Amino acid sequence: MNSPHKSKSRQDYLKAILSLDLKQVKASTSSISEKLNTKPASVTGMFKVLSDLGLIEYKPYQGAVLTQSGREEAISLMRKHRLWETFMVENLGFGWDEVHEVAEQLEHVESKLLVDRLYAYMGYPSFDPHGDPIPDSDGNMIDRRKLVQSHTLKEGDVASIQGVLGSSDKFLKHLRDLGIRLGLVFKVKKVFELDGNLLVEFNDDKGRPKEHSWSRKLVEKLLAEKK
Amino acid sequence: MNSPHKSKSRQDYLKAILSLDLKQVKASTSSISEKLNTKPASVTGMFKVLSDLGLIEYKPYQGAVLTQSGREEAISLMRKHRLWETFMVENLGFGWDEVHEVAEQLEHVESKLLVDRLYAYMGYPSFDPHGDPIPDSDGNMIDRRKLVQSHTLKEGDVASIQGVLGSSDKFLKHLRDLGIRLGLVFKVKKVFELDGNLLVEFNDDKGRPKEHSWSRKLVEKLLAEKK
DNA sequence: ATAAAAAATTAGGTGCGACTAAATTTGATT
DNA sequence: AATCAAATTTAGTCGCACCTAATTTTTTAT
Repeated sequence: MNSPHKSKSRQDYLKAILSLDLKQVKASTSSISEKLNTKPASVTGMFKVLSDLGLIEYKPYQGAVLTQSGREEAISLMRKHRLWETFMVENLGFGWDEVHEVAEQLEHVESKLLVDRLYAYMGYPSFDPHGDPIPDSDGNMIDRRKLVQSHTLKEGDVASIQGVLGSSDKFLKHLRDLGIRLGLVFKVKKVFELDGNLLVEFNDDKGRPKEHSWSRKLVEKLLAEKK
Repeated sequence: MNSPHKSKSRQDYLKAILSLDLKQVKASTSSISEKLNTKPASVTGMFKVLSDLGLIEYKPYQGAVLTQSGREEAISLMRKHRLWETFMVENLGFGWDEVHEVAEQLEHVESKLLVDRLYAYMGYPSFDPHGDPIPDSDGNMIDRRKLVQSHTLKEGDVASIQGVLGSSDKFLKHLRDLGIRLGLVFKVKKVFELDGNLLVEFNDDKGRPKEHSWSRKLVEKLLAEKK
């Protein structure tokens, strides 16, 4: 709802700071200048601007830390970047390694409605083609570290579906047909060594217990959180 | 393949000049400044830049005329604008009146591959949601003035399909199912006054003569060129 | 603890694309 | 043909985001 921030440059700085922050690296002038292909002196100048706008905390020689509002903006950019990448790969047939540059441009398009519609159009994907989590419209994202691809589960494990890798139309329809949805809690009854299939038990959308066999190919794409 | 043009500003000028040109209006500094919300003096400055870049012909006090290369660039921008508008309306469910501002941003994204993939993804639409023609990747577009919505045809008329209004998945699939494709030549055998349906005759993709009845709702969306 | 090295900041400039105000050219009117 | 109004161009600034060079602060090593 705020807005005097907008400018490709400023947004790039916020993104760069966030990306270091996520790697637990301090946002120093030199680290940022390296990421953005600018010079440290330029970064100092921009830090002052961003600080005046309330987007970062900045004390000379101390590096920058995102404020609440700066972080929101940065996460929104990351969300847009990852959504567009996903769209290009899943819907337009690009390779996962071909989409970064274009997404860098698309992420600067300002329209909350556009990204929300795109998000819905793609079936609310949780991860981008690189496996990185896509924040939802409130900025929350799944912590990938807590999740495992379901084929790593063992007999007796209980887990819940938290995301899927890939979001093509056919794949999502397939999941719906199988009754697999976000949050679904299931128990691994048996792992078939031969083909890697999983025999699982869960309650369907009407609460009735079901037993299904999920293929190895399928479960590799299901990200689950162990209970 | 050329490229030292790029800059949102310069592109906006080229687009503005093209849009006046298409309306047979001279691109004077005042007319352009009005379109772009700048001042005439700024336009003079930009005309010099564009002229030095070989994108326009410009003699002081004479206004600007696009060169071949300037025109190509402008048409490419128009193509992107109209494609994105179409995508937003047909795929994302926007209203035709909600998409202009966002398309103004999207059209500046540089990636020929992206627009070509998007174009294919949408089924090579010929017209945007406003009914304006979408140039193909070579910059050619259908001259809307030569086309009529097929429901205006009379008994005995022979015409060819040159475009369709609307490009939703379902609509395009419907057309394919009916054997209606771009370039299809057909003859109107009868117009049913009651419901506006058309009885038409044409050769199917295997060259066999067919007689079909097309609904009024359908033929309103078929743009045809009378023979 | 101090000197040397590394990092960050300040100071002063540049190009782009906008602006205002003043001067010039065009072209419309009588 | 001379005048006057409208359109255009010129001249000179400004803000943004970058730069280099010089200076200051912090960190590292002896």
